[in-house]
Amino acid sequence: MKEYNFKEIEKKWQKVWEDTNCFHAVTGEDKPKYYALVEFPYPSGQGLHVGHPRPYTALDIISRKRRMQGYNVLFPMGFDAFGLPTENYAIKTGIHPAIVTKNNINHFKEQLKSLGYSFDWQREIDTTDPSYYKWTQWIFLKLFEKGLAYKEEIPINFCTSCKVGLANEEVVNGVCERCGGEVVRKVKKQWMLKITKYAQKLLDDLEDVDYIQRVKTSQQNWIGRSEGAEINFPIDKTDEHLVVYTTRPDTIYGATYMVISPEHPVIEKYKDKIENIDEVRKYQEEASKKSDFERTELAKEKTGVRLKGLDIINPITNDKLPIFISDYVIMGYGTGAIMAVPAHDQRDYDFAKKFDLPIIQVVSGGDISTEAYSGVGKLMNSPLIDGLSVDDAKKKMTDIVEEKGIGKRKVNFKLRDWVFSRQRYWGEPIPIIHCPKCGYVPLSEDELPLTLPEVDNYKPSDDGESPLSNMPEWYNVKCPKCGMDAKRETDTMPQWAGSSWYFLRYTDPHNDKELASKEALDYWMNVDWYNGGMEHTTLHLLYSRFWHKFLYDIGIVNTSEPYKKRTSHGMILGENGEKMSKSRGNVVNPEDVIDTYGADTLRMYEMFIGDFEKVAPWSESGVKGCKRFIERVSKMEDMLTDGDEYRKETMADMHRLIKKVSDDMENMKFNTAIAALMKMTNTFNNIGSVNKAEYKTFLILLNPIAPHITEELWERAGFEGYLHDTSWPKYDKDKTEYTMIEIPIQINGKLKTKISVSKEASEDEVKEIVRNDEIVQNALDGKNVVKEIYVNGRIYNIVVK
RNA sequence: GCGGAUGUGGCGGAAUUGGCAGACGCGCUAGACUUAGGAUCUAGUACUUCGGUGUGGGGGUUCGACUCCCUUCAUCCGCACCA
Repeated sequence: MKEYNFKEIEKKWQKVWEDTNCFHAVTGEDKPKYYALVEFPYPSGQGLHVGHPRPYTALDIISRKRRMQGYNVLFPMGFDAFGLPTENYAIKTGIHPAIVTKNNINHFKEQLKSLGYSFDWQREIDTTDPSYYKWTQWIFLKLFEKGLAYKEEIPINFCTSCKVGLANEEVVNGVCERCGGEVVRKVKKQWMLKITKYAQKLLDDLEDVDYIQRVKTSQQNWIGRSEGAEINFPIDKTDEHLVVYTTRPDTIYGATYMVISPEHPVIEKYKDKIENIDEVRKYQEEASKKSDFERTELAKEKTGVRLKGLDIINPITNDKLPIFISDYVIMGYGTGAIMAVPAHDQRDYDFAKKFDLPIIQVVSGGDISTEAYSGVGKLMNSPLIDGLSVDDAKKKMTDIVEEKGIGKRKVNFKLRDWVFSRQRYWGEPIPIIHCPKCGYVPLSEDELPLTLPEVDNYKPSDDGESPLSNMPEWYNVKCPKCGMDAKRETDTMPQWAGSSWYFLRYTDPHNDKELASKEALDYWMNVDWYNGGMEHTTLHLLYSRFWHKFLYDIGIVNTSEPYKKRTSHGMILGENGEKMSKSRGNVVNPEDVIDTYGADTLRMYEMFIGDFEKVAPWSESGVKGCKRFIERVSKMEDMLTDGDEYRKETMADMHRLIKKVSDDMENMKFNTAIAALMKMTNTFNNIGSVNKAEYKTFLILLNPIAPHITEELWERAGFEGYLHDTSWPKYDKDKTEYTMIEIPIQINGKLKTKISVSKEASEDEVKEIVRNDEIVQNALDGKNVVKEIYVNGRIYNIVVK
């Protein structure tokens, strides 16, 4: 046996794979295709995180297995390189983001290659490359053309001291993450994408895809479809009304006041009638400083102001009700106005208690002297619908409202349109020109890509505009339509843009005529298996499904859903069980692990660490355990004997092992697949030998997990060809069974003993053996047998009294 | 507040989906080899008063429950108070 020199072995095989180009996927090959996809990384300055290899290794295992199963496999990798950290680094150091990106990508690539992944590097993409973002811009133009991109006034977070627009992530406890300065919300006209137009489709089509349940559930909740009614409430002493949206029209008799959001336009309209307008203005100003999330966090204590002098009429009861503004109602959902039913909504209840407003119970049940009751029951105190169930009352009241012409049925979605503008440099420029006469004029396709100009300074302008707005020589252009002086859009796209269609580009990454050829798209799409983090299940997944559906509608792709199957992995935590971070000092660098233990060990450990879908803390000694196992495997060659078939004593175990490892890999139970392989090694060691047939199968099964050492051992054993060219072993179901089986014997469900019988033994034979068993006889002594249950080959339970 | 999860030895985790709880690995203990061991090998390792008891707690269904039902507690993650 040779010493396990992983450095030499891993370098050697990585070179072989690169030189033979064996993982390159050829479009159109006459084999079944398989498209495996992992989320491409953001190439940060810190290099690869120990969390990256978890999903990458998992799908590398699937890809390697599929190739051995005879598939033409596409397993690509690229870089999602636009984004905040690179830009902030550029602001700090003055180094161009493109240079930083290039260096980071090179570092990442080197690290990824040292892990021995079977990526097709000829298909590498980089979202910041103009030849890539040309097509991101092209898709935007199509969206604009079809009316799905529009401009609207939306508040942004603005740091008053850095004078920079901030992402939600950069606002910590209401202040700027970097300088601690005050953050206000500043209203700005921004590009929006009409994802809401696809809300119903995005929801419905979840039926047809194979996503793990919790991913589907979060998408459904995020889209948040609800059925209810819009009801008009007349404003007292005017000809106008306010529209409220409610999912509980049945509770309208319990409405005792109305709440509108502080931004509601009605306030401005009737400012002369509102007696306490100064107080209202003050509340509006305070609310405007808070983000929606802060409003949530600070919502423990309800706040609000009554609009004095302005009242509302309940259109069913004709009661006059007060109007309040409160920040627990937001403009972005429904109509920004609610009818408050304190008896049956906890938020309204809290508010009513604080402002001493009446609480009228209209649905029976609960105890409204202590809290709101939102359960079902019979309607009460509601003349038109008394005695009905909640469901029936909802229908009836909606019908009444529609008949009276004071409202209508309405389906609402939580999903909001996608804010697509960023006041930043390091993103795709939005290819639109603002002409004072013609409005928003799109660039023509042949002017794409619209590339980012060189700027002196990556800092936004003092009023929070993009750095591009400091460059008149770039933004001053003539209108393509009328030739008048016009300006380019200076906002750029969000990081989400490039990642919303990248899986399409992999199919044909060097095409300069189309985003990808029809041939390539037809051959490779859909993605057969897409794995990514839970943190992307709402935004990225929804955005990319939306773009894909749009591209389907305009005939670019021929599938309405991009991903056939979506799975998710758990995060890797630090050794102390906390999230890995520099400030906690618990970061593990994959480069160090590879250097000390080798890539095969790192790959195996990350698969062995625990349930793939759950979070798992890092453990250095766990890594060592995997290294020991690989060393034991590399010693197996010392006990290698001849033999073209499995031996009698290993037959069932071998067939079981093939089944176990194959099934477990498909079900992402990599940890138990590895455990089974470890157990098999222990069996060989106990026997003291392994024959060639067994060794071959064992190496193939282990290969996707630890590709380097297995290729090496395959070669050393003198087996033919490369291991990655062999085919995946098959098992024979009949041969997975042992001839003798053990049956546990229980008395009253408690295990007493076990008996060993032939697998063909009949129930009577088993019964005979059980009755003659000494332990059983002793345990039954003086007791009354009530019942005996025998589950064939599984268990024997005797019930006694 | 809303939404999604998770609770099993000293630790990471298994359990054919209602049928032997603790596979596999780590750690620990003892022994072997060794100049040495933080290398390797072998054996043991849930608790126990040796009757039993054990899957966060309490109740239930069942011949049988980590698994199903009710209830309760704790922890983690996400968020746009979603009416």
